[in-house]
Amino acid sequence: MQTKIIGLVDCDSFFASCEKVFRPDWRTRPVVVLSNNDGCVVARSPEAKALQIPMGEPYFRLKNFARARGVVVRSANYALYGDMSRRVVTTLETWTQRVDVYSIDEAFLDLSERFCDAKGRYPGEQEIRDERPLTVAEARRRVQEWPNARAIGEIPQATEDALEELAQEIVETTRKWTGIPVSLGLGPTRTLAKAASRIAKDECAQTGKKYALLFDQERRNEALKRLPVEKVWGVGRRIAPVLIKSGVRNAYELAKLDPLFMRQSFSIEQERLVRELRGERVYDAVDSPTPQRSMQVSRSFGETVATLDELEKPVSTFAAKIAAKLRARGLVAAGLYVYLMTSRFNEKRPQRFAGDSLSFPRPTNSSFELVQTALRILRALYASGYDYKKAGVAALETSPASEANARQYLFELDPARPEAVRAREALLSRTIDRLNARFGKDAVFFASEGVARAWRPNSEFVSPCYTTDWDALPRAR
DNA sequence: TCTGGGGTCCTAGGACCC
DNA sequence: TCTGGGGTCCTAGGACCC
Repeated sequence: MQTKIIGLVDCDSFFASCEKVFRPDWRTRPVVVLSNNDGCVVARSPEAKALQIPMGEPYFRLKNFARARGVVVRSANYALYGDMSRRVVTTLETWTQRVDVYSIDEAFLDLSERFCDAKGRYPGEQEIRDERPLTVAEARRRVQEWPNARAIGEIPQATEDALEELAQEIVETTRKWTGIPVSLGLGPTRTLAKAASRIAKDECAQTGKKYALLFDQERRNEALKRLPVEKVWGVGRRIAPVLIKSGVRNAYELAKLDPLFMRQSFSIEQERLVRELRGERVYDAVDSPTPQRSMQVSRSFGETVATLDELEKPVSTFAAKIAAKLRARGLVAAGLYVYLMTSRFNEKRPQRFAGDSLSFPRPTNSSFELVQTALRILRALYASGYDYKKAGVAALETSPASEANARQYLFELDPARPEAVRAREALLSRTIDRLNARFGKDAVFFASEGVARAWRPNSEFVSPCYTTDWDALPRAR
C-alpha cells in the first residue's frame, strides 16, 4: 500500500482567534468565547489558557475573575466563525484540491500528489523500498510484527525535507491571508496526522515550529512517547482510564498493543486506532462526502418555560429552522424527533426528559409539515408541573431530495396532503427562504413561533458579523 | 440566579424468518 | 427424556468527535 502524506490543519483557539482578527487591540489580551445561552467557555486564547481558565467552565463562575483580570468575554457568533472557516479552507486549496473539511476548525489534506511521480513513487523511494509493492498479506504481517519489522508509513528523507518547507509555507501563508493561526500535523495516516498536530501545538514553544512530521519510524516513536494516551484521537473518557490503569500511558505504548486484543477488549474502532498509530492506513486520506443522515436544532432557554403555549414557540422555531436547513442542503427527512427537558442542575425541582418521533408519510422538507408535526409530537409529550430548560427538534433519516423526488409511488401516501398541497407548500417554503435571505432572517416566520420570545437564549456579548453583514463592516478611522 | 450544540459509528439484544 | 442454528433487520444506548 502506497504511503500517503496526510496533513491535518487545526486552527489555534479557533473562535477566540476569529474574535481577535477584527480587534487588533485584543491581540495580547486573554479572550474567551462562550457557548450558546452564554453558558460555558468553549474557546480560550493562549493568554486565557495561561490564566488557567478551564475549558467548559460555566460563565457565572468565571464572571468575577474575568472582570478582575481583564478577560475579554464574547458570546458565540457562528456566522462569523463559519465565514472565517471557509476562508481558511479556500486558502488551503492553494496547495491541494484534496481537502476534507473535518470540522469548523480542522481540515485534512492529501499532499501525496505534490511529491509523487506518475507511478505514485516518492523521489528516491527505491533506496528504502522494494521495487515490488507489498501484497495485502505482507502488509498485514508487517503491521502484526511491528515495531520489529521494517518501518511502514515512511517516506524518503529527501521528501521529508521538502515537506518541511511546504509545511512552513502552509502555516505562514494561512496566517497571513486569513489572520487565523494554525498548526499542521503531517503523517502517513489520519490518526498520526492528528497526533502530529497535537504535538506541534504542545511543543511549539520549545521548537518554534507550528508543524510536526511523523514519518520516520524512530522519530515517530519518540514523539508518540511524549503524547499522553488520553490525548490520542479516539481515546475518550471511558477508555482512557482503563488504558492508564493497565500501564498504557502514552501513544507509543498504545501503538504497541495487539490490534486484535484491542478489538476484543473494546471495539473495532480501537483496533483501527492501533493500526493507524503503527503507520497502517485504515482511513482514506480524504473522505468522499457522504450525505448527512440526521440534523438537529436545540437550545437551552434563557429562562425556563412551564406552559405548553410557551413551549410551542421554540419548538416551532426549531422545526422551521430545520426545514430551512434541509432545503439549503438539498435534503429531505423521513421522520421527526422532538424532545424537551428540565435543567439537570436544578435539583430542587422535579426533573423530566421526554422525547418521541413520528415518520412522515413521505420524506419532506416543507416548513409547514415539519412545524405541524413537531407541534403534534410536543402536545403528546407535554406534562405540566415542570420548569423546562431546553428543547430540541431532529430530522431523522435525511437523504438527498433529488433521490426522494425520483421515487415513484403507486398510491397516494398522504391523504392529508394531496399532490397539489405538497406543491404549494414547497413553493411557499422556497419563498420564505428567499424573503429571509433578502430581508434578514426572521423577516417571515410562523405565527406559532410567537413574537415575544421569553425562551430566547442569552447572548450578551456578541461581536458584529464583520464579514457577513454589510452594516457590520469594520471601519478604518 | 446562572452549566452548549451538532454530528457519526458501533454494539448488544430482540424480533422474526427459514 | 431429548428441544438447532444461522441469518437479517431494527432499535436503543453508548462512545467518540469537534
